[in-house]
Amino acid sequence: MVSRRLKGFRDIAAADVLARDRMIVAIRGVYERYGYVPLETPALEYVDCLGKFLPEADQPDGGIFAFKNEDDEWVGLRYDLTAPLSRYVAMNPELPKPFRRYQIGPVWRVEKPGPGRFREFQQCDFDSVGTGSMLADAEACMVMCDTMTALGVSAKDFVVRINDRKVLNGVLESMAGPGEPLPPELASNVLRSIDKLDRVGLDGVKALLGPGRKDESGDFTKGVGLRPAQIDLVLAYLSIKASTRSNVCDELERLVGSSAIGREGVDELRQIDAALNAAGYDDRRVVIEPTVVRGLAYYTGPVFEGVLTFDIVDEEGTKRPFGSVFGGGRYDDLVERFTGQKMPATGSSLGVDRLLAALKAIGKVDATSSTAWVLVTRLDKNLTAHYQAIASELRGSGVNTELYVGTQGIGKQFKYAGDSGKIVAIVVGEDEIKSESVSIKDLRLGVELSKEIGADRKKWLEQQPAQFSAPRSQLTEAVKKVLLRYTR
RNA sequence: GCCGACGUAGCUCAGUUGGCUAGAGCGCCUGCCUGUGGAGCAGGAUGUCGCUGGUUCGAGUCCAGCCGUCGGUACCA
Repeated sequence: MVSRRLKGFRDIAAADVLARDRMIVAIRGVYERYGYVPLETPALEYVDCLGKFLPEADQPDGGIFAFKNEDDEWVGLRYDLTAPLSRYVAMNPELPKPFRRYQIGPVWRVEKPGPGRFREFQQCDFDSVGTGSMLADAEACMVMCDTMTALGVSAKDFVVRINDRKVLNGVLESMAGPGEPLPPELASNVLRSIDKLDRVGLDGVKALLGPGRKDESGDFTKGVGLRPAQIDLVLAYLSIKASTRSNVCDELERLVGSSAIGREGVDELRQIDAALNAAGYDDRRVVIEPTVVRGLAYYTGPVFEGVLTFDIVDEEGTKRPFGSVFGGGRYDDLVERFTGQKMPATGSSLGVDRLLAALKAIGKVDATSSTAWVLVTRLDKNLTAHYQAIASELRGSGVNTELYVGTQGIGKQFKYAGDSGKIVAIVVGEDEIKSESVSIKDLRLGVELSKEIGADRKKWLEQQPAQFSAPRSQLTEAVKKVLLRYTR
């Protein structure tokens, strides 16, 4: 058998699992602070409940992992947590509305994997179903801000950017002109081009909207083929820069002109602005950003994304922006697909894996891979009963403790303790038994001091500066004192 | 999905125009040191040269296909 692993899937070692778990605890804490309740749904769904199905081909859309079950029905791994939520709400009409749930779990997508992009990854979603109030959308922005704060990201490193699909539609409408509606296919191509702004720049978008664009590798992307006047309108829209949310709304209002849908969108943004102001989330933390489009599928109103604003330096030394970790918006038609009844909903999703990668890049996560802080060594294997007693005592007082169950000598045991991330090693031999004491070694202090060992190892061994003796009766107190040096 | 680059010890990489038993640094392991990891010294193992086939007297080196990684592009619910 050859050991191999599916492309885009990964093994996640202790340090990352532990770091991610700590993050999730913080994230749940924020979601629950706002009153969202947890929900779990299956990994597998009928493919038609996932939203994507190619009826003419009688098989699922590429992009989802799918197979036929024993009854010859197409089932697939969920690719997000929103479609299952819609299905759940449709199946449980008695739920009190608004229904506000959060869900944390893996999703699967057949996509080209890249750095920080996988085919299996964790999402942390929170949504409000059953209200069309902009209060819910404004709250989503607040939750995003609070979550990042709880994860130790300072306000200057994170910003929520919002926009409204109705505004975009308004622009498209006024672009088409009276009696000449924009074909839906064309409209979605325009949105797709706008979505590429941060990658290709304003000139790139201009080219994409017109004849097409050739990138540096010589690849040519076919353009949308708009008329120059139409392109200018889109560019004017994208170029809106304003100091405050309300100023942006004024600009947008001017641009959408007489479009009813556009005006409605601006009004929604104004309501969100008002709610945010009342709750104390100012113009620096949540900005209205006309260039935000987001996954073109089912969003019907406000869309938002949470963006890390710092650059990370990759291994080549190249700076690159980290980009969006939170994404969401309003999807008023999704539940209706199941029930036929109007059921407005809005919410947002956090990509924990991406965020973890970002926090690692700025050194905001400690990379410990151990769960025990103390190793009880076995100097004299005949004294194992004593060692077990010591380990039990420490565990009983809440100190995570590992008893060395290997077979090697004391030197190797210290190396193991250090390599496996322990903070303290306990040594007891005949001497300690006689004097009713324990020897406690601060492994990290040892590492520090060892930088100055020099050539005189003999002296080092005699002095053992990182080690001290404590009465056996004060074992726990002494150990805890050392642990406190490293605040965990 | 499409285009391109790359693929040699665990890691970072050398490896001449095809030519003897494939190298360095770091890391790892062992000993000096059977009550002490981190210093020093001495030693040791690193490996299907991505895989498969082809050209050749001979392939890490040349050719083809495949796999993988990276970059660009498309898609991204």
